[in-house]
Amino acid sequence: MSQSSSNTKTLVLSEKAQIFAALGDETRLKLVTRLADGEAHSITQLAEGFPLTRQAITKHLRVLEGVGLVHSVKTGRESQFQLDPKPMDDLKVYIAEVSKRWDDHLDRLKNFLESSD
Amino acid sequence: MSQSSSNTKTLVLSEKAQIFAALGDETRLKLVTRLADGEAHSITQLAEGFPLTRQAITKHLRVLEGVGLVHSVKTGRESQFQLDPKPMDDLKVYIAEVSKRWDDHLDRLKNFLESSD
DNA sequence: TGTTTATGCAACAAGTTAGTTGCATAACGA
DNA sequence: TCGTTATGCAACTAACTTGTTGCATAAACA
Repeated sequence: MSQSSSNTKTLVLSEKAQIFAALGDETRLKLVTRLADGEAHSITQLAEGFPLTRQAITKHLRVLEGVGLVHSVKTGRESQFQLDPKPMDDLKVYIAEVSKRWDDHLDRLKNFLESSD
Repeated sequence: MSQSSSNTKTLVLSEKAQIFAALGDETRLKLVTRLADGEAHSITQLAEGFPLTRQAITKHLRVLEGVGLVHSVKTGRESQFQLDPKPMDDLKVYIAEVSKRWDDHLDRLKNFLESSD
């Protein structure tokens, strides 16, 4: 099984960068925030309140879909989008790892300073 | 005190998007990962191992610096860069909020299904 | 069936990003 | 002081991103 096709293994760095990049746009971050209610929303619904065309919102949704942050189900003539929180959890794990290494560094520094008293 | 100058208040969405965007590049994510050791590194040190020029790495470091993910201290002729984990913690908080709302949705769904047994 | 509503697709423009090269400056060290 | 090392600044290019408009399609519905 390849790393990228697994749902449990650690993502490679480039995949994490893509998820970060997908969230690195204010419009997309607002869409994610709105979809965090857990409900499915149509494109027209999601586009309401943005000073952008429906097509622009569609493009943003496709970017989010591309990294697995949302998925869409077509019901009749509507595309219902829903959040998939898994990629955000992967980012949380990455951030936690970086924070841990940083904290370990602070501990080493603290021990060094205490041992030289 | 304005929201953006505070060190404790919640960031506005556009600031979060900028931090996500800063991490949304594989080269910058590698730099952050390398700097997670807590040590300060010069630009030349950080550029080693990348198939890029020193100037390209410098630009990436300035992007990270722009959102507060790193800071540099000039010692002699060297610029020493060091990680600042605070912005990543802000992202962790954002992700946790989205996850919580998502979990609340699942709970409501579960309760609804159980009540209709 | 004819109209309205929801979406998809494609082409285009403008702005941003990521990278390069060339040159300048300034600190180290023999 | 002179050569080497570390960095900064500016101009330029290529590619990508973000947004638009116009048109096509397909479902809902009176």
